Amino acid sequence: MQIDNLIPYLSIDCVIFGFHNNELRVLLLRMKNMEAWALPGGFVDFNKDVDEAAKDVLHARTGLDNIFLQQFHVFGKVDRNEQRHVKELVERDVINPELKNWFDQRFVTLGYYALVEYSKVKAPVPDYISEKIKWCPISDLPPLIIDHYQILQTAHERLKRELSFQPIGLNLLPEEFTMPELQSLYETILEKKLDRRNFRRKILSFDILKDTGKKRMGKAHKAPILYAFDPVKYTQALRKKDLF
Amino acid sequence: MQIDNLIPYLSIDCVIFGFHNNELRVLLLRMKNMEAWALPGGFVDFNKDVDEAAKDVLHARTGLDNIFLQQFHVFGKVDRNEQRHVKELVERDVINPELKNWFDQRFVTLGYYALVEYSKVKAPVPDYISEKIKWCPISDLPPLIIDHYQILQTAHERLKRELSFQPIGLNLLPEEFTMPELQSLYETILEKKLDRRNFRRKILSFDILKDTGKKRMGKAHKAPILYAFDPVKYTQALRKKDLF
DNA sequence: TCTTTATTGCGTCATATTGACACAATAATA
DNA sequence: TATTATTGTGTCAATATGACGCAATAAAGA
Repeated sequence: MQIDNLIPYLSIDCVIFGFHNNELRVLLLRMKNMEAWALPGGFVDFNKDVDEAAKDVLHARTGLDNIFLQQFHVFGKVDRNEQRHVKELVERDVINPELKNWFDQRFVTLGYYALVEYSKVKAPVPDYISEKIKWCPISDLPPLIIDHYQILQTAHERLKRELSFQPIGLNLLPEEFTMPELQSLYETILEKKLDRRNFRRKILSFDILKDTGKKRMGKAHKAPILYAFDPVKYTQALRKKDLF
Repeated sequence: MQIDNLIPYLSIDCVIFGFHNNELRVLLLRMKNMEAWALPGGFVDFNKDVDEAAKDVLHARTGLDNIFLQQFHVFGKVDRNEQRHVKELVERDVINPELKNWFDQRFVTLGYYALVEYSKVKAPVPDYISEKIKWCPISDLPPLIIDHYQILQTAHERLKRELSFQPIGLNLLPEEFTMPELQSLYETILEKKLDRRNFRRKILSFDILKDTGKKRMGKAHKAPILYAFDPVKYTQALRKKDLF
């Protein structure tokens, strides 16, 4: 790891959301030789915009480009670092002692969240500091380092809120999907059940879906229609449901 | 100015909103010996949480504490600094040449916005770099340095959006106010006219106002009721107007 | 082949919310 | 005392929402 060109005291953490088996999941890294997990993160090169740096983190772990990625909060408490973590990392030979000073710094971290299509991420890639990487359901998270649990929760809150302004799904679902699948995504993010028929009515009223003419066959019941997002209308559809 | 204890490459800019004469205004500083204006800003001490640092900036300029203050965006483009500005500042004796290096840095700036009660800010205080400070209507802004105009616009967008989730007004209006005054605040922020009677109905339905029993006298027409916010209900009132 | 099963697509109805107004009440002023 | 300007209150139609019923249908079982 080359640290010469990095802005010190500043880091990036990405909450990468995916949707699989009716569960909202996030990509987590397991630290080498340790029990704790962490959000994929990185640093900002002096010659890179911070948003670019965040894209790089996302790309490095998922191989994906052109993904919905948004900053959502800055975590900047003085004591958010845990020195004992760094000490352990050095002791366990995870990081080079020369890097101890770098990791011992106070970091102000920029929180980004991304929505990615689970199936498009072939094999999530670990980095020098982590031994493996995994999609974890947000309903069943392992222990996370320092304040990463809080970062994750804040990202989820933000995602919920974003549903009121923007359609969600284009980056989380495969190209074609059924109405029940879309509903399941919404229910998972919002953590509540929705009425099947009312959901359909509302989503269709947004006019962002197109009927592909196909159906998903294979189950012992009426085959649901396969829809796809209309990319133009989808991006235009800022939900204008104002309070005033 | 003491820079030894500041986190380098990181700055804070505050968009401080006030409301006066039916106009939404922001506090701007004029740079010494220059035409350009700037948002009040500052840096983060190594021993301070970033949110604390933002509070300090707000306090230094307005004398106010316990004010609605929220981070809203990070501006981190590589080229957002303008070196020529710094050069000019040095040439015009505004900043000490020793500080040139400090100001020549690339800065990633954390955007905060604050809502303050105009009348409570006695005399906005300039700093070492600025000669005067002024409340400017957002509809009539002077030229601003670097990307401060964009920062300001982004803050305004965010404030509009926030209206959908939170009641606004507690920090922007005086203790007692009339319904038309509150409506005017909303209209100003949202930049659109609202129906007088429908606005009243909706605001009252939130149940965050209490009738003070008094009226605002002095005008040649029916005297409007003076209301005050019920602080408990106000803070509880997260608007639960969900889309789903 | 005919029924059963599970789940989808479509529709209805009562209720709540919103948008667009009318009109009477009233504090200062002429 | 009448006029003026603006406020408080109410109405009504249009729209949106929440809670359902029911027929349609793909696969599995009899």
